[in-house]
Amino acid sequence: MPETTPAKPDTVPDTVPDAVPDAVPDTVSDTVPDALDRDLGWSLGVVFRAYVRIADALVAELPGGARGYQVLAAAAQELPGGQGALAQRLGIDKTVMTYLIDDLEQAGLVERRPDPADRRNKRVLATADGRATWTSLCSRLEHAEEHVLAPLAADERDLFRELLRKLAVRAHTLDPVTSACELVAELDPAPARPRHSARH
Amino acid sequence: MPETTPAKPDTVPDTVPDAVPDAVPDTVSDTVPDALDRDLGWSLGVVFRAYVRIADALVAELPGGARGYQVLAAAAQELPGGQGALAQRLGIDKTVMTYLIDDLEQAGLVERRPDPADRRNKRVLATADGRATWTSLCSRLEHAEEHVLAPLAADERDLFRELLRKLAVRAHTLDPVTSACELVAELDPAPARPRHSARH
DNA sequence: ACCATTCGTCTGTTTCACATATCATTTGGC
DNA sequence: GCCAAATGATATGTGAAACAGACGAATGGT
Repeated sequence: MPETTPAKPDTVPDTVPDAVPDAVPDTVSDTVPDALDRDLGWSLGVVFRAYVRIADALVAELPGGARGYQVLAAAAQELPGGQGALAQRLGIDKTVMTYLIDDLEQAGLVERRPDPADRRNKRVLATADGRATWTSLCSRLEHAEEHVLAPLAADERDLFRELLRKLAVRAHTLDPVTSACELVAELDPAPARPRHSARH
Repeated sequence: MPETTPAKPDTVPDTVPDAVPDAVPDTVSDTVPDALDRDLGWSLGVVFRAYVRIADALVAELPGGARGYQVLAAAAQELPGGQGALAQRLGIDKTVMTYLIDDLEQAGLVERRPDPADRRNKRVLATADGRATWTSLCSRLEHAEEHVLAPLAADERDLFRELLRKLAVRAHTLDPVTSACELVAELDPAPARPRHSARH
């Protein structure tokens, strides 16, 4: 599928007129007008930010916001592994995880307990309060999810969930930087010059 | 769909044994083991981060990374509106957009031009170099997209793109904080107390 | 001509990611 | 058993970015 002709730039003529077609309404966000919505990165970013915003608003009373919720959820479900593993799984930094757990622990929702098997590891367990808070927040978060998925029909929602889950699980297993490097090497031939400041 | 019984916590018993089931392999990311992958937020985050990582690696020579690419793409497509509108559309801050365009302009890829209709607005147009760079980068980014979508079948990929695009367009039109507030108000009844340090 | 508004920019503040260093604990070699 | 290497968590410092606020420039309405 390495097509040499990209699909997007066909909407802009090769010779660009200096006169801009500015008869369009100056107010943006009337109805996402044109061409950017074909970009997967843009769509992902918009949906992700929308979800994070709603989720943060819903769990605002929690120390870490949406991230704190995820940590709490992991703690309540007693996921294996120490907090380093948790950090990797949630995609946040090791050192940030420390402060995140500090806040949750100070709020009495989770507690650190050294793993009896390997006392270097500190398991993150939810207290009774933490589990209660989690179950209560859980339903709210489901509302957030449904709200984000609202523009889809019911069957589309389930389908989207499943497809996204598949992507996430797969992407998460090979999350390390490997994939990016191999992809760069794959199409290294002739990226065709932004000859200014080529900093490889 | 507001089910009062959340789907997730059924995997954890109500009375949590102090002994943790730690016979599991301590190494994480063997095969995303259990329960977190039902969370839409987690999936979105993982996929989004995976895409950003790959995209950033592919357009690393561009001043702003993946964001710089999006700005360049918008400039090359001559999207209407000033840079403020651009910032809103791309989901980045007004002031960050200033520095982002500064870098791209210094690299000779875009240029600011006051809108003849409203000279407060500064349109962001791509130079000839910018358009060439964009078309070249465009194909690379398509590879990134396909790489992220690789675990899906071809028809699933198209379907996912379409569903995600629908979500993004819808979420972007009502992006302002409105939706979060109305949702909070909607289920305000009884969020059930994390009574520690409620910092709203 | 005046005033409110909008846009871009600039300034500080805060947060977070990232790398680095340190300490405790475990593991493996001897 | 003992010492070196490795690993997990934490502390520290740096830099980037989000966010809020203020300012000047330019516009539109009255």
